[in-house]
Amino acid sequence: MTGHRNETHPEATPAPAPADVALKLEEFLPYRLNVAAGLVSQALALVYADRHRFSLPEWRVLVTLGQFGMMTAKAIGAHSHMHKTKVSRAVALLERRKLVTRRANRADLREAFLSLTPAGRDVYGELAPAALAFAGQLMDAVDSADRPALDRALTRLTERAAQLAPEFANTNGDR
Amino acid sequence: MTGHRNETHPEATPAPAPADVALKLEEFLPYRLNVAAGLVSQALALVYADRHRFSLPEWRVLVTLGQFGMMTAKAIGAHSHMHKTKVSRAVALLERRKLVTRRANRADLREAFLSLTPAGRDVYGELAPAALAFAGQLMDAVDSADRPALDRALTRLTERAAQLAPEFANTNGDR
DNA sequence: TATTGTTATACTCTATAACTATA
DNA sequence: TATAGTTATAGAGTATAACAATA
Repeated sequence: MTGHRNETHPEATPAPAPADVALKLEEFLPYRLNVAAGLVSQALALVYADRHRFSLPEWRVLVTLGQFGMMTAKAIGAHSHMHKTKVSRAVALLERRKLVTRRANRADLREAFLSLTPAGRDVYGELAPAALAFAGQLMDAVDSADRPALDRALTRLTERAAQLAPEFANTNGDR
Repeated sequence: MTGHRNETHPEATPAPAPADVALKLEEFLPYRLNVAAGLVSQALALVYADRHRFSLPEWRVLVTLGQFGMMTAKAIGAHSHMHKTKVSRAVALLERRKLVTRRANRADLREAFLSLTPAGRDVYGELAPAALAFAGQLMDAVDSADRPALDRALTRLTERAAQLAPEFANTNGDR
């Protein structure tokens, strides 16, 4: 895929020299996404860093269970883009902290139904509004006219990247 | 965008007991950014995974030097959002591979001017177009009418997240 | 004393595979 | 044989601080 031709820009290039399409890191989309996601994660960590200290996988499990109420580990992984080993370990940690509980599925003993304990729901009820407020603070920085486009763009980029990414027909989600 | 009241579930639902929390992971901006950035990075890795195998810090140093020609490690870190230790190690690896060379600054012997070797420029000249083509493939997935908004939104989000993130008045950039 | 850059250390994550128990 | 989930292992990546050399 070492394409050279510059056919990927349908709209007219404002640049005077069409031949010289320079790679500028600060304009390079993967870099910008990485920096943005990293800073956002770092800032978000403050929301649940003081009282509780959750890893990102734990946070995702907590939120997913808070959202859906009860589901299997596999379903959690599918919904939160996490490999089954990540889910397994995150669930184990949350169980140890009495925030998640499991109930065997008598129809299929390989899996179990996971859900938040009352304590888990308390934590979720405390963190979810804070997380939403945080996302609101972020979104407030974006011009309201640009928000629908951002939403669409993120969806398309994720789809496309998933197509281009390696091993996506695997057992579970990724990384 | 902190959606509040959510009365869309009149029927008895077993799950969310506390305040009607409308936190949906799949709509949560930090999560979406994380997933998008992760998949994009994974896909991008294919661009420089076969021949050369660069870590992300190495890739950033290479691109930054390719873009600016010659600069100090500190300047590289500032431009590519990397801590000095990351830059130091990435540069050391690239030097070992004869892709980067250093020249002492006789006006200040603490620092050195780094630049790509001819071999480094060859690699850059090979990878940069591939990277641009990759970014083009990504961008092609986004409706062209949405691209300027995406650009603005990413800038604003990064700014805001940097404000909200911890310890950003530090010595250097972050992670 | 402050700054550039390097190194050491410990720690967190992660991927991968191997394994279990069920189906 | 296939699937849900767990555990083992090893490797990569990271942050932090301590350090050396120079200013």
